[in-house]
Order: sequence, then structure tokens, then C-alpha cells
Amino acid sequence: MITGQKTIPAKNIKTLQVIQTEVENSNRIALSVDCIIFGFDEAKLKVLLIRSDLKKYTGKWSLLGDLVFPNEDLDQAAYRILKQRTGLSDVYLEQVSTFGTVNRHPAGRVVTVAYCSLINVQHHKLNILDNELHWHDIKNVTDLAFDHQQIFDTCLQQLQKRVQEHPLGFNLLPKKFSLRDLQNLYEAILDIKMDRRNFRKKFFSMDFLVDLNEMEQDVPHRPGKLYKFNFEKYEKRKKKWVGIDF
Amino acid sequence: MITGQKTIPAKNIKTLQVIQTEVENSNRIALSVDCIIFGFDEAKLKVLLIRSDLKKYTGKWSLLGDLVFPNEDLDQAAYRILKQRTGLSDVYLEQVSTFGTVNRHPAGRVVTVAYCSLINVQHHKLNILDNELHWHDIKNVTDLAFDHQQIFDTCLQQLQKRVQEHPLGFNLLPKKFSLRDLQNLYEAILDIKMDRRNFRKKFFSMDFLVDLNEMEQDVPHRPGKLYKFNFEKYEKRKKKWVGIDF
DNA sequence: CCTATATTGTGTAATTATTACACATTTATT
DNA sequence: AATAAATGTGTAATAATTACACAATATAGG
Repeated sequence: MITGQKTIPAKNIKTLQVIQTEVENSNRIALSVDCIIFGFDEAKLKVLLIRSDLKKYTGKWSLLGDLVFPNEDLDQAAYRILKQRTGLSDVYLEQVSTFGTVNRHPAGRVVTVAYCSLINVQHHKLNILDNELHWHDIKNVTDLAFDHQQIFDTCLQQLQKRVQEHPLGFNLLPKKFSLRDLQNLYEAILDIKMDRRNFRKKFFSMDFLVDLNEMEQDVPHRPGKLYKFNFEKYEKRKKKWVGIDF
Repeated sequence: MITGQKTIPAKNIKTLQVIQTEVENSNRIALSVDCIIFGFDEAKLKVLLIRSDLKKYTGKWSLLGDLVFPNEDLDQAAYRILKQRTGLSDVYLEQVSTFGTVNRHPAGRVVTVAYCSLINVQHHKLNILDNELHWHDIKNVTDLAFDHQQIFDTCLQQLQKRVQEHPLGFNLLPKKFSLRDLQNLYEAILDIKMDRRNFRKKFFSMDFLVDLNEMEQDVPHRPGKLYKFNFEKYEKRKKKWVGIDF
């Protein structure tokens, strides 16, 4: 057991003055936010990308990003950049991970924080300010500019994990959806097929779906019932975990 | 469906020159790493803390952190800082989250990336260079300096989650451990009590524990069998997930 | 209007995982 | 030799998961 030793010379400890000098001078690094914006449309999971306009990456797609201002909170910067680049506000936005290899950006040292957002393609109008802002089927996302492929892969993986543990997916669907929509969503995100009956059983047993007593319109087959997700009930009841499993 | 529109003026797009100017000039921010180092001893989960030496936080404890150099990778910085401050190397180290509110540090704008490390207290000798470097029972960790309490809470929560899904816990135990040790560890991390028989059944059914045919020594009661974790087997077999549950 | 097509809605049996719970055994200590 | 303290073990009840098939309902097209 290690015990405290007040008398040891604090070699690695710095005074506030030293730290201030370091913070103010040569140790600073440019910091950016990159937004990974997922949407769901035509039963496919999509992501918003723009063309890179850097010569080094001509023709390649990239994530939406920009530098963080020295006087704004990191989360705030994420919302600002998302708003600026797509017109979107009032959406789910979550920090995923930070990427900081020295040479990840051709303009110099830029450490970037990835934020992930899930939006309902039907209900959010995009404000297209940027270079070919585009929804891309995630199946076709390869070879992005910078280290954006790695960032994208990380975010997709985290989405796959989180969507199984939290009702995130509903942010990607219209307010009223059919069970088929819901299953399509999960199948698209997780890239698997599920048994329809068991999928329904599972969601009904969770007891968060509210039957709206409405039917789908304009489908070329027997229409399904429409449901909404009861977020209030979920918030009240949530959290029970504990289940070791690996 | 949004389609690409090459002719839209790219208001938000910047040339490499513009970005370079931004990156080189006034937009830079100090970046630090904070290390949350968990250990397990006396059936308690512990964390390494040092005294803050800033006047503002006199008497308070803080995490081990330092600034990232402009020419080193972020992960590299985390390993360097951990090594520098504790003498530890060759340990599990993982990025958790980034904290970036404007006023989190009194010396100016410093965005910090939290890294979490799990070490075996018995098998790693600490190199005490710092101000009262100390193992603290996590139950007594309150009111840390800076926003370190928030960072600590986030890391502990993530540890609680991850330890249930991955065999992380074994990094905190000696190579040979009893099932009681293992259960104590889980109970300390998750802060719950578990049924002994069911705990054993669970771990035996996973089939990753190797019976070493050795017994505990120097315990004041019937000694238990010693086991090790079969990491190779785990690596081969891992990944099955898919289980929607919330 | 009738038929074909596509998709919805529904139940059960088998298997597997989880929970709750008690007593005999082994070792160290006195 | 007796005591104290912890180990090691099994079963029954319940809950969750999986695999699987057929009738009902709407649209589309002739």
C-alpha cells in the first residue's frame, strides 16, 4: 500500500504561472468538431456527407466539421457547426470520440471531436449551404477524406451498440411508424435480418409502443398499424442493467 | 430526397489556405489528458489521485493530467503522462470522453481528454513523483478539483458498463485469483451484492476460467481454488451481441 | 368484379438463461 | 477437540429466446 508522502519533491507539479504560460503559448492545438449525421430513408441507413474541397482529397467525401472557437464550449460548438452546415437544430447530438494523431489533417495539427446525430429525414428540411451536401447510403461509404472513414466506422459501431440499449432509433423514424418501419430500421443499423414475429413480441413485451389506431396510407399491400414510442413511460421506468456477459 | 447541387455557393467551405491560417493563428486551444487510474485492493475499488497545488483548489484532490504536446499523438500523450506521473507502462489504457467547457480550468481554456486505466495494485510498483500520489477508495472520492469530479463520475460509470461486457476486470486482479476475489471485484465496481452460487455458475458457464489446481495461501479459513482467465479463448470466440433491451 | 400479389397479424412448443435458496465440507484458530 | 469462517455444490420455478406456418386484408391489374 502506498502512503502519502508530503515531502517528496513535486517534480511533475507545476505552478499556476507555469501552466498559464504553457496554456497561453506554444502548446496550443487547433480543435475541431466533426458531425456524423445519420438519417433513415427508403429502409436504408444514411449519413450526410459533403465533398472535400481540399486538393489532396479531390473527389472524396468528408464529414461536416469546423474549428472550435476558443471562447465556446465544446458541445456548443457541435450544435453551432451542425446548425451552420445543415440548418438543423433541436436534434439528438452526442459526443462519440476524439481523434488526435499528429498528421490527420493536411493543414496542420488538428485534434477533432466526433459528435453523432440522428435525424428524421422526413421532418427536417436541410439547408444546403455546402458543397454537395448529400445523404449517402452507409453501405456505399468508403474511402472518405482525412481520417473520416475511421471516425465514421467508430460512430457507426457506437450507434449499433447504443441503439440496442436505448430507444435512439425512434429519432430516425417519423412520429408515427409501423412495426415494419421499426424492424427495417433495426435491420439497417445492425445489418442483420430478424424474425418478424419475435421482433414484434420483443417490442410489445417492452410495452413502450402506443397503438395509435391508425393505419399506414398509400402502401401497395395490406397496411399495417401505426404506433408511437412512449418516451415518458421509458424515462420513468428506465435503468435496470447488471448482466455480466461476454 | 436531397440531391447534390454543384452550383450552390459554398459559403461554409474553406480553402486549405484559410484553414491553415485558422489552424496556425488565433484558433488554437490548450489540450490536456487526464488519467483515471483504477486499482483494486483490500476488496475495494480505488483510484489514484494527487493533491492539487493550485491555490484555488488548496487541499483538494485531482486526477493526473498534463498538456498534450503539439507534435505527439493524443494516445501517445496519454501513455507518456501516465508513465511520467506514476512510472506505469504496459497497462490497459482507453479513451473515455472529452471535456470542453470554456471555464473548466483556471489557467485559461483547456480542453481535456479523459483516459481510463486499470492496474493491478500488487504487480505494479508506483513511482511516486507527485504530490501525495495516493490510492483512494472510490467511495470516498468527492469534491475533486476542477471538473475532475464530473470526469471521475463519467469514467466510473463507463467502467461499470464495460466491465459487464468485456473481461476488463481481470486487469485489476492478480494473475491467479479465487472466485471470491472475482466476485468481490464485481461487487466493488458495480456496488451491488450478488448471489455466490449464481455468480459461480455464470462464470463457469462462460468457460473462460482455467482451474490452476492451486489453492489460496494464508487465508484464515478454508482456502479457495485459484483460477486464471483464458484470454486466448476469449479472443477467438468473442462477438455475438444483438439483443435489443431497454 | 375478380384474381393475384404482397404484406400484416398471430401462437406454440422447445430450449436456454435467470433467480432464489440451504447444507455439508474444509481449513485455520483457539 | 471444538469453533469460526468461508468454500463448494444442485434443484425447482420462472422468464426469455428461438424457430417456425397460415389465415386475413389491402392494393393493383386485368
